Amino acid sequence: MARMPTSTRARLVDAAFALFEERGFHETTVEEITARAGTGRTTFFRHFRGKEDVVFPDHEQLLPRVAARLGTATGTTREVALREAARIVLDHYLDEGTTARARYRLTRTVPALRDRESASAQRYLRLFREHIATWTANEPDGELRAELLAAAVITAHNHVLRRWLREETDAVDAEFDAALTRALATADPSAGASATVVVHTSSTDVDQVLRDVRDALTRGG
Amino acid sequence: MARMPTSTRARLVDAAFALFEERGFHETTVEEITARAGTGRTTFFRHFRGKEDVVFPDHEQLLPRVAARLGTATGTTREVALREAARIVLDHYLDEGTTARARYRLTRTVPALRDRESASAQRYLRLFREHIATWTANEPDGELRAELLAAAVITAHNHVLRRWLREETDAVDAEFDAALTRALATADPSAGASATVVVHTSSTDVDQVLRDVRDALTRGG
DNA sequence: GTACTAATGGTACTACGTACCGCGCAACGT
DNA sequence: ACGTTGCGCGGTACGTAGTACCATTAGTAC
Repeated sequence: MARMPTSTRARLVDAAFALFEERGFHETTVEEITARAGTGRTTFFRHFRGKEDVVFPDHEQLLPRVAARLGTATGTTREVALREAARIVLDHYLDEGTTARARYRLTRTVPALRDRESASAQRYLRLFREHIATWTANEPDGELRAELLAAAVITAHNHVLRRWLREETDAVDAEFDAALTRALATADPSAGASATVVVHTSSTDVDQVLRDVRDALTRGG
Repeated sequence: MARMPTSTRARLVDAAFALFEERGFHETTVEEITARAGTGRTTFFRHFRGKEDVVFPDHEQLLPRVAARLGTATGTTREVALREAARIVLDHYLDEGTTARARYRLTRTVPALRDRESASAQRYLRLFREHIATWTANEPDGELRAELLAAAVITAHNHVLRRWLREETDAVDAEFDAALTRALATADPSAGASATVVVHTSSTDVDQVLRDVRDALTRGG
């Protein structure tokens, strides 16, 4: 090894990932990690709260950035805010590159790490939900609609992210835009009108649509 | 088996909940739980895989029941299957009654338990997603649409469940139906129909709705 | 009585995570 | 040059979760 241009923290991360892939997560002890990194055991717990945290290093720094972006949304720019806030998270993974894919392999393998990732994803969901809920506070069913929209955005993000992690796509930008468009279109019925109509058809036969509408309305009430 | 007014397992659960609420989760040791339950420490780990599992006792039995209900869905009955599958989970919590609310209080307080609940919720999400994905396999963007629909169903379920847990409602049945309707309507563009209409209004002024529809359609097309 | 099974209790062990103490070292001010 | 302060690191000891293994008891069949 070189004469360590890398920081202690980086050496611990590298050692941990290497050992986790070689021997497995549970089969690797913290002492083995620190031995390979050339540090003491105490140092490990100074840099990471626990053995699992070494796999998810910096999500705590990401949440406030996402919150900040969501906080700047004003009336007409909310959809853009949702897109860009989700983009912050996606870009973070893209920047990590190899590390993100290594983490993905681990989380697919180790149940404890999978649960951990679910928990952190839930924090993003909660963050989005709370912001959106402030926008929909005075609408009917505002809470539920906020939760549905937040879930749709997070789901679309995760969908594209997973495809990138599995190397199933290279057109990340296009797929992200398309997925977010679908999520926003389906889950955000732009309230305010006395009626919100979502038309899922490629036909332009307005009369047929109106007949369907009248049938649906008169049948229901 | 000693003669018992309550089973060993039930005594352990009761002791654990009591101590967790008295002293907190992390401040309670397994030894204290077993002491109050009048058993040995080993017995605890025979009944529960870990200290956290005593709070979530029987989710493992619920998943296959939900899977079975989803498996019986056939073409036209898919929406009903989704509703009833989610209902299985909701009914399970309702049957637990006080226990479910006690668990909710704990999960709101203890981060470790909150994460644990997020992880088990993710398993339900995954289960729904995989079943729905088999239905939408040959549709464009089938994967993404399956994920969005699954997320919407789970979100609607969780919304009503949380409201019941917080004792914010007594009309669980009505709210569940309404929430699921909204989730299915927004996230499932039931392909094939010439138009799907979602009306978000309490007014019964059909003519006004139709004017809105015509305006929206002629403006867009 | 003997043999088998199931549930329990006890003991010992590994490893995570924490508390606490001490060391080395660089950056100061005087 | 000399202390002082702060920071990062290493070491030791400890509590506790979770596992492995063995001993014990009670019920059951023969």
